[in-house]
Amino acid sequence: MAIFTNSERCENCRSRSFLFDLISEQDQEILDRAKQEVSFNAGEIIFKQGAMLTHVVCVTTGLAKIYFEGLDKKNLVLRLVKPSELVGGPGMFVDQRHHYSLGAVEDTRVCFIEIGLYRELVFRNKPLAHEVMARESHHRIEMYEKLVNLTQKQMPGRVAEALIYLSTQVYESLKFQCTISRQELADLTAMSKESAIRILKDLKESGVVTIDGNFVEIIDMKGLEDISQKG
Amino acid sequence: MAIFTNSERCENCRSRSFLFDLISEQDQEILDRAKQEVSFNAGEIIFKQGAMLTHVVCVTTGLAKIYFEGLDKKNLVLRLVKPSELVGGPGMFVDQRHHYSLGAVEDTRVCFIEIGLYRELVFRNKPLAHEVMARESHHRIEMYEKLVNLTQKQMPGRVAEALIYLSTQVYESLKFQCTISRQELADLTAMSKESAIRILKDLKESGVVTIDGNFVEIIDMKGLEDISQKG
DNA sequence: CGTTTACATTGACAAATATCAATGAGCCTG
DNA sequence: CAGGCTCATTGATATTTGTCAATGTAAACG
Repeated sequence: MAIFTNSERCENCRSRSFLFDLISEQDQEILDRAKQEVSFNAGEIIFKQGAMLTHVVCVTTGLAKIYFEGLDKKNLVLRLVKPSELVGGPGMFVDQRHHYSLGAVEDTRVCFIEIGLYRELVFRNKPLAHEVMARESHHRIEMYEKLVNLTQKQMPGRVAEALIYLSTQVYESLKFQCTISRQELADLTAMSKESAIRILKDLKESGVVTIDGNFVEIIDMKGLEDISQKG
Repeated sequence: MAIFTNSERCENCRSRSFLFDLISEQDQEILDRAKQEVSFNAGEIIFKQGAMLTHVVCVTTGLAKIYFEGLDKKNLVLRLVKPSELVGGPGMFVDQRHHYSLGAVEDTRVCFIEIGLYRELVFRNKPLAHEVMARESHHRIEMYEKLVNLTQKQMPGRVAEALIYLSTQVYESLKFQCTISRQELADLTAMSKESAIRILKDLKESGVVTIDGNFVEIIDMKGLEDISQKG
């Protein structure tokens, strides 16, 4: 975990957050100087549930997971985070603590932004405030849908749903290398690792996907959607 | 469903929202004139998932449930809403639609506040904006915990959890008349009605609670918490 | 009163899912 | 290259949970 302070200027960064484009030029300068870029190896924790919330984080390369640590060391993956996405945390306005953990799935770089600065940016720049609100709300809606998926669908529907999520939202291709482990897929769909593996096999045998190790290709998206819908 | 426009002045209303106390006197006047109080019978829908989000709602008497309509007409109760609580909806900043339904559990009165006015109030009054953010965040945190409860705990843990919730957050007493039906308890804990009933019976037989129809008394809160913790 | 209606309860059974244990496969490391 | 590591896979089994059908119960109503 090496620190690369100001390794690059935000304005040249391909993975800069939407945040950057919604603040004044003056604030852009401030942010550029204040950010701290850090790289993490796959598997490392970027911030930990329960710890003090001192920074917000923007992922610049790699892939991270937002996960909740539940009972008996079982984790629930709430969402995967791609480059240019900003991760705040609901504790920011409540108790200054993280209420979920952020972990590197692949080797990942992130920029840390100090919470006081972030808050100022939000309050000084109305377009940013609106955008933050909209994104928070959007995540909340996704959370309701996730709640229903996990509580009302059976395993095949949940795995189908997850594969569609990975394809459309994360890897953005029908054919992708699945960099999350089987355990992480299980944590994303709230089931045991063994069950996740068995369902993947079933989907493969029924011909809607091909799976070879980490390589996944969705052959029949319509069929997969049907399975996802039916629960 | 009779309308009682301005049946009472907000400043005299015992169930007025925190909102009222965080805005300027001038805005208090405006709000007082603009609000629309409506009464609903138990079982009626106050607003419906999918419908246009035109108002926010403050419950003044009774009890309401926020629920998500999922697959096969199965509902998931997200939260119960007591008098003086304000219900917005995450669609407010996204697509102007309701993403969950609000239903009257008991006979319930609510005040409707037009969304345009509400938004103005939030943007004009900074203390209110902060408070809204804090409450939203708080609900989000509760949602994560709910997600873990429902996906990682077995049924006895979930029912124990629900009874504690009802006792501490809703009816605010160790002994209460449970005005939600068995079906609604099942929708709150994501299980079938029959399972909910059986677990209640088990809890009764193991002596941690007494149950007689709708009347519930928590005898052994410690024991109930243990069951809830263990999952 | 009997009847209807909605809600609550119970038991028997089937389905879904987790757990446990064993094995395999790939990859690093001394 | 052998050993040790992690992750993936498989089969057998036990547990959890839902479904279905029947019955009970009590308030509501003509």
